[in-house]
Amino acid sequence: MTALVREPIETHRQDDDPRQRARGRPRDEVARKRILEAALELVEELGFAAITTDAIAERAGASKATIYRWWPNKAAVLIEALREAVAQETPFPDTGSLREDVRIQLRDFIKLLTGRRGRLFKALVAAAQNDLELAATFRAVWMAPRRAVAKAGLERHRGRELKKDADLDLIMDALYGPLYFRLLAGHRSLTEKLADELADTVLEGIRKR
Amino acid sequence: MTALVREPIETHRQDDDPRQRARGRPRDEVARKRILEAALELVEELGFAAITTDAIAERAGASKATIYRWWPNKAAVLIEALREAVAQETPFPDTGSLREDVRIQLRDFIKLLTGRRGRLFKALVAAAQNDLELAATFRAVWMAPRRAVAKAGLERHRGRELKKDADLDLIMDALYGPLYFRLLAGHRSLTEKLADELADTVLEGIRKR
DNA sequence: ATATTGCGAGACTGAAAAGTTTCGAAAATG
DNA sequence: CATTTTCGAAACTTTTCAGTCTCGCAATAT
Repeated sequence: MTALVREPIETHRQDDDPRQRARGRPRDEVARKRILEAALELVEELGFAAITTDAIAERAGASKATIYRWWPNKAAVLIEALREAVAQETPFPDTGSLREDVRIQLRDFIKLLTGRRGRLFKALVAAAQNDLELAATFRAVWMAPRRAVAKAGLERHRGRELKKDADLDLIMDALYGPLYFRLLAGHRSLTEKLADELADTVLEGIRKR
Repeated sequence: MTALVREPIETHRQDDDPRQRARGRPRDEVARKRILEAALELVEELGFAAITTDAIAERAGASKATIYRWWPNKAAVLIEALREAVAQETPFPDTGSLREDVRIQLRDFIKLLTGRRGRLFKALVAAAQNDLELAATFRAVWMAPRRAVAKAGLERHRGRELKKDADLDLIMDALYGPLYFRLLAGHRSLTEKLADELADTVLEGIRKR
């Protein structure tokens, strides 16, 4: 399961250079999309570990040979599928009010986690515990950009509603950590009420006085 | 991996009834301990998924036949190992001060997570995402009793340092969630400083005013 | 002593799944 | 049309591992 991701086989690249096209039949982009989509669906349904390349191929209506023609191994397919799936994020709101910004953001995030994507994240975080490469990808593709956006969103309020010396990393962990916690441990459900109360509790502790 | 845990085969029970002992050679309790210990070590080293019964047997200096003599399948061994490993908890302190109680508790917990046991928890939470039985065991054996103790510890302060209508489940998630989050996502490290700042932030939001 | 049960060692079976190869058809270029 | 490359289908190889079985020896009861 753990494996190096070799860069896509150079010999057959043929994307964005129409004047010098390769000889034979070109790569089927529709099939590529179908394979990634199938992989994604299967992760959401079964988790990372339970997926087989046969299942991906069957659902995509593709051949295993096609999969291994373009990806070096199964993990590479899943990682690319993840990368594309996670591309569209929920932006951090900007209402002018810190409390409102955070409430909206937490509610949106809960909506994400309780939907189709929630299963993806569970599967992903789980698999990342046994796969260093996957863990790195998860942090790079999901955590880092998302936290950067949230950090900038909070930064706007520093010195105003927020203490001047507030530790934004701590705050983000205090806000998002409990949501991931409930998602993964499953001891309580993720509700909008949680979002609001959590926002109020944490913000009360760090507001400017 | 997923399987019912049949109750230990009744026919060969022979624990606490010395006057009516079974006929043949008695079960080797030392071997039992070695098997559970080996399973635990392997979980901590490799994670739940990567373990083989052969590896457990080899490390324990036992025979696979012995393992399957007493446990119906691999998962049952791991679950029993977990159950015994988790038996000794860190009690919730009682210093009289809410702030101190929480600080100490969080520091202890971080110490637990950054030690040998941290790996066990990572592996466990990960595996639980794909195994309903394991998830249930984790909640029953670890989460539930631990949360009950913490809840009682907090309850002592209700109406005094704590708001009368404080939602203790929310508070516990706000306190522990960020720690599990960092453990599993690995974006930041678990430090004592985190424990203290987190305690202060959350408690400030819920203290009696 | 004899019967019974547990033990470790290791061979064995069967299933699952990763990755490879073969095949004939399809889609492109020259 | 000839050549090249991809495609889906499916057979195939190989590895890994769960779980079973057999053997000869050890430990206990009667």
